[in-house]
Amino acid sequence: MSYEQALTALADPTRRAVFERLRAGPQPVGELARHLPISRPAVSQHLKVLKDAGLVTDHAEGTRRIYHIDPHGLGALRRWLDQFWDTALDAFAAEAERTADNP
Amino acid sequence: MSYEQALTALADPTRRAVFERLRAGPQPVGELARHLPISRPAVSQHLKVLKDAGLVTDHAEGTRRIYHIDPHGLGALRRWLDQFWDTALDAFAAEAERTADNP
DNA sequence: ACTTACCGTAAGTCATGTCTTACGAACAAG
DNA sequence: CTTGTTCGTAAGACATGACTTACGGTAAGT
Repeated sequence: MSYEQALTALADPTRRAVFERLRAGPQPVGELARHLPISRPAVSQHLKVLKDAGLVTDHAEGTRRIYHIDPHGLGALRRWLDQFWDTALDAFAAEAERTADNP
Repeated sequence: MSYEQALTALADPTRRAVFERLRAGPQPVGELARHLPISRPAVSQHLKVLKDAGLVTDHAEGTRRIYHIDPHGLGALRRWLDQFWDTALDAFAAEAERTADNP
């Protein structure tokens, strides 16, 4: 739910691959693991981290659990990034102007 | 320069603290280290990672090096996130509609 | 009821990365 | 030219985390 968790969750390449695979739509765990070079339990562990970070959600469907992207975590990350982006640009513009004053 | 590097760079809490300290404006390494619970070489190593990710830039000023935020890395991260955000919302809306069709 | 499929968790191994201290280089001042 | 800052890099210790195999639990099918 916090942007810190989202950042640490999306840092790992394999976990990012799991996450990006969900862009194609909701998928069960086995389907995800079949197209990845890691074991199925590893996928489950990654999904747990992504879930705790608010990046994915799951619901049961028979014996399988369907995972899909949760906008909450993405939103938190986006808000932080936008806020950072604004202040960074302001500082950048101010610094450019200050440098122009003292050539 | 790539969003992958930006994500892995911003994942570490200490490195994120270094990065966020630069929001206040350009600062030399020693100034950053003075307000952080780690040694000065550690700060240098973090700055190297941030620099390779395109998140900061530096320029010499006498014997010290002034670091400031570089919009490039932030921009790459933002583009990826926005693109992801759009497709995620589309998939979310489509899934909601599909679920509404099959109650 | 029994079997099969699908999944999460626990325990253990192993690699990755973060921190420290020690050292050397570049620049300013005296 | 010597001294004092400021900083980056190298080497090593240490913690964190990612992966595997093994196990138990739940639901569907026969």
